[in-house]
Amino acid sequence: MSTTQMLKGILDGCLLAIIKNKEVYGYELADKLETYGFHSFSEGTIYPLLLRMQKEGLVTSTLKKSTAGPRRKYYSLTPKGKQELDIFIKRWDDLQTNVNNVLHHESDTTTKKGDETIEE
Amino acid sequence: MSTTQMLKGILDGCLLAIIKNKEVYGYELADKLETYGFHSFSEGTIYPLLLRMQKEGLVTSTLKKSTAGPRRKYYSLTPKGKQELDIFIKRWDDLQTNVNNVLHHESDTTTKKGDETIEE
DNA sequence: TGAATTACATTGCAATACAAGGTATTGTTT
DNA sequence: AAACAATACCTTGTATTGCAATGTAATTCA
Repeated sequence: MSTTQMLKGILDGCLLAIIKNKEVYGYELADKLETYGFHSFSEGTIYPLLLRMQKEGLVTSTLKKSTAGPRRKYYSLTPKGKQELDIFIKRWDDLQTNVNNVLHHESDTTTKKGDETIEE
Repeated sequence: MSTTQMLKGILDGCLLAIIKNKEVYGYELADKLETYGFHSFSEGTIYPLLLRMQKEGLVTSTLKKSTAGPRRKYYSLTPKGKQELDIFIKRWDDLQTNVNNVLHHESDTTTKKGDETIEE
């Protein structure tokens, strides 16, 4: 059980959400995520993820010069990316609800789990 | 991006929470999780997870006879398991906070790097 | 020139959800 | 009894993905 495992499949949704808000480049995202409370992410996490999402048509990228350092690859959301973000948000909300249900164990225990349940 | 990916590292915490509440056996957990809103889980997910957690000393198991079918392996939490559950809950709360921060981007959009970008 | 910083990319590893397939025990039906 | 269904547990192999390690390149400054 580790924090990194809990991020699986969640990080891409977060990136989509940030990109939707404003065009950003990869290197910037590490800082960005930190301001949101995450520990800063490895570039080995972020770049492959961005490439994957671009391959899937969720984001597009354009290179722009920087005043200091090499060119930056700015990402923006495609319509498909926006759609995926909506799906992600829905799934995240469901997950949150369910996990919180378990953790606060609503404790109604109305599970009908008879030993001698003989069904058809 | 799929629901199963979002569960990684979260499911064990959920199992710990359920087990803490009441002694349960593996086969029962699939149903249990469904009442909490999850889709029912494969046994290929649950059993390896329980064995792993036992190996790590988070749970103990005792076999008990059933009125119908083979013996059931009932699990209960060890002190270490309770401790792990607390850690999980803390981590889950942090994750929730951070992800929700991103999704509702209750953010300031202050670019701290303050550098201009020159279009190419 | 060389070092530092910025920025992007790739490779290989580890963790884990899950489908598919297997085994064993008890009760019911033929 | 034999056959079958339901219950209950377990194992193997695969796909996904976060991340450390490593490499490359562009720009600035000493």
